[in-house]
Amino acid sequence: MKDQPYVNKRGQTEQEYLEAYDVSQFERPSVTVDMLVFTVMDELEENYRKLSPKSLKILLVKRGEHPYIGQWALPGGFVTPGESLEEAARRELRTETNVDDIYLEQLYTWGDAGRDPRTWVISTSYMALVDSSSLQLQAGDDAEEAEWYRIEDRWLKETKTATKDGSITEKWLELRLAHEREELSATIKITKTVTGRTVRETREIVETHNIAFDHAKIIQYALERLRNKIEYTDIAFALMPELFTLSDLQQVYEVILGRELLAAAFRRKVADKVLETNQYRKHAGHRPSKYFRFNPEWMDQT
Amino acid sequence: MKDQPYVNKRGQTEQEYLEAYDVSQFERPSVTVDMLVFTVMDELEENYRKLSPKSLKILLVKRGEHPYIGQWALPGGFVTPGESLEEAARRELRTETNVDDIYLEQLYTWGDAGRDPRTWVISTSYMALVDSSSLQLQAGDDAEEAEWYRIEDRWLKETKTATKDGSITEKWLELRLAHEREELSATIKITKTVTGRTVRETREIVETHNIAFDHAKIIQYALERLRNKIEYTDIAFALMPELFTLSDLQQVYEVILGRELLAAAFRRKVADKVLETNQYRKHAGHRPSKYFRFNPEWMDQT
DNA sequence: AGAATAGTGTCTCTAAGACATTATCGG
DNA sequence: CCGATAATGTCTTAGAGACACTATTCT
Repeated sequence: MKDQPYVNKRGQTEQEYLEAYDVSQFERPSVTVDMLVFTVMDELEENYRKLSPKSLKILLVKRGEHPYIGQWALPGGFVTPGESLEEAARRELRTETNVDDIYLEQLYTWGDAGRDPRTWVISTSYMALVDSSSLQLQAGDDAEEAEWYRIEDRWLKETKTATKDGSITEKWLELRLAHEREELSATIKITKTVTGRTVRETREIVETHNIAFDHAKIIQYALERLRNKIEYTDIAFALMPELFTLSDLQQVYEVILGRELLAAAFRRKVADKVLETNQYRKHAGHRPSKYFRFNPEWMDQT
Repeated sequence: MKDQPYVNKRGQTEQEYLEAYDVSQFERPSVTVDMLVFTVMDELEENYRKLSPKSLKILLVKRGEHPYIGQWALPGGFVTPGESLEEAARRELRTETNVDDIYLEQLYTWGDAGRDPRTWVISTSYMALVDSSSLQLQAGDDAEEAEWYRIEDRWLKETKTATKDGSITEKWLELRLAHEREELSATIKITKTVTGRTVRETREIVETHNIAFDHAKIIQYALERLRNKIEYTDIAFALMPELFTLSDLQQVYEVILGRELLAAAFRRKVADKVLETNQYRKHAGHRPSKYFRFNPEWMDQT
C-alpha cells in the first residue's frame, strides 16, 4: 500500500525522509483526557410508601495542586505516548472508579488558548455512563477526594437580536453541582448565530464558583449531549443495573430530561427493548413491580 | 474566582508554582486539524429534458511529500500555539477554498498510536459544508492539486457472532472516491460489540488504495455523521445556494441518504423551513419549478 | 403532442399524547 | 380499607408513507 518508490522534491526516499524528520520543528501542546462520569442514584425518601426519587450525578475530584487548588475538576490526566485517546480515557476511568467495561463515548475536544494557565493544553472529553448499584458497593476509595455531585441546570434568560442576514440568540444557563457539604455553580452563555443558511453555536463561561478550568462549560455541554442522546439511542440502559423495573427506567429518563413522561407511552416505547423476568420488587408499600432486563436482541432491529 | 490564597504541599503559591512549572515534563504530540469539506454538485446530463443528477463530493489534496507521497489526503495542517482548534480549522478552510463563514462542525479526534509514521500525531477532524454554486465560480486555484472527489459507499458483508453475554457484529463497507482521472477506494470494517447493557463501536481500515494515512476511516465516519445529521437537523441548507427549488433540495437529501424520497412527504416536511419567492427556474424542458430560500425564522421553532 | 418534472389531494398506518380504569401490594 | 404505585385500554392527534391525479413548460 504505502511502499511507493517515490522520492520527494529533495530526492529523499520515504525512509530517508523519516530518518531526517525533525519532530521538534513545530511547537506542541500537552494533551489530556477529561472524564465526564455520570450515574443516577436514589435519594433517601422518608415515606416508606413513596418511591425514592433519583438524581443525576457526576464524578468530580478536588484539586490538590495549582492551578485552581482546592476547587473541583473533572477527573482526567495526560495522554502518554503509545496509547490511544480511548485507552487513556479507560485507564483514567479504572483508576478513578475501578469499573471496567462501561459505556464510553468521545464528546468533544477543547483547545482554546489560555484554558490552562500552565501551558498549551488540549483536552479530549469522554462521557462515561455507569450503573450506580455496582458502584455503591465499592465506594470506599476516598484516597484522592472524589465525590459524586448532583447535577442540575436552570434556564436564566434569553435575548434575540436581528442582524442584517440573520439573528443572534444568547441564552444564559445556570449549572448547579451540589453535594452534602459543598455547592458549586457556574453561569454559561450559549450564543447561537444564524447567518444566511448556516448556524453557529458557541459557549462561554460567564462566571464559575469553585469549578476548575473551563470544566463548567464541558459539563454543561455533556449534559446537553446526554439529554439529546437519551432520546434517540439506548444509552439509558448503561445507567441501569442488571435488573430494573420499568418505573426505575422511566425515572432515569425523567431525571435526565428534566420533565415527566406518561407511563403508558413510555412503556409502549421501551416494550421491545426489554425482557420480562418473573421476579418482583419486594416490600414496596404498594403494588410491586416486575423486574426487567435489557434485551440484547433489540440491537438487531436497526 | 481563582484568586485563592492557597499554597500547595510544597508551600508554593500559584504564581510560584506557575513560574517553576516545567512544560517539558510530559512528552507531547503534534496536533493537527483535518478538514472534511463536503459539497453537492450537478453532474452533466445529456438529455435536455431530464434534471441533472447530483453527487456528493469531498475535497482532497494530493500529497507532495512523504509519507504517502502521491496519494490523496484530507486537507489540513498543524495547529499553532495561540489559536483554538476551530480557528485552525477555519484558517485551513480559507487557504483551501477561499470560502469563509460556512458551516463547520467538530467531528472527532483521532489519536491512535502509529497513525502517522513520522511522529505522535493527534488530529481533530472538522466537517465543513459548502454550497457548490458559490464554489464553481472560483475553482481556478489548482496551485496545490486539490480535487473534488465523488464519494460513494457500498455495503459488502456482515457477520454476527454470539458471545457469553452479548454479540459481536462485524460490517464491511467499501468506500469509493472517484474523479475524472483517478479512482480511490478502501475497505473499512466496523465492529459493534454488545456486552451486557453497553454497546461499543470501533472502526478499522482493512485495506486502502491511494488514500493517505487513516483518512479513509475518517471519511467513512464523516459520511455516517452527515447522513445521521441531515435527518434530524437542517444542515442540508448549508449545501444549498441562496435560491433553490424544492426538487434541488430533495435531490440533496437523496444523494446523501442514498435512497429516494417521496415528493409529497418531503414537501410537507420542509414546508415551514423555506420561504417562497416569485421566481421560477427557466428553460427546463418541462414545467418550471419555483425558487425558494431558507426561512431564518424557522430556527425559533425549537 | 408528448416527455418530463412540479405540485396537490387524500387515504392509510404508526406512534405519541392524554387520560381513565383496573390491579395489587403493605400496613 | 387506604395510600401509593403498577399496568393496561382506548380515544385523539400528528406525521410519515403511498400513490393517484392535475398542472405546466419546452421542443
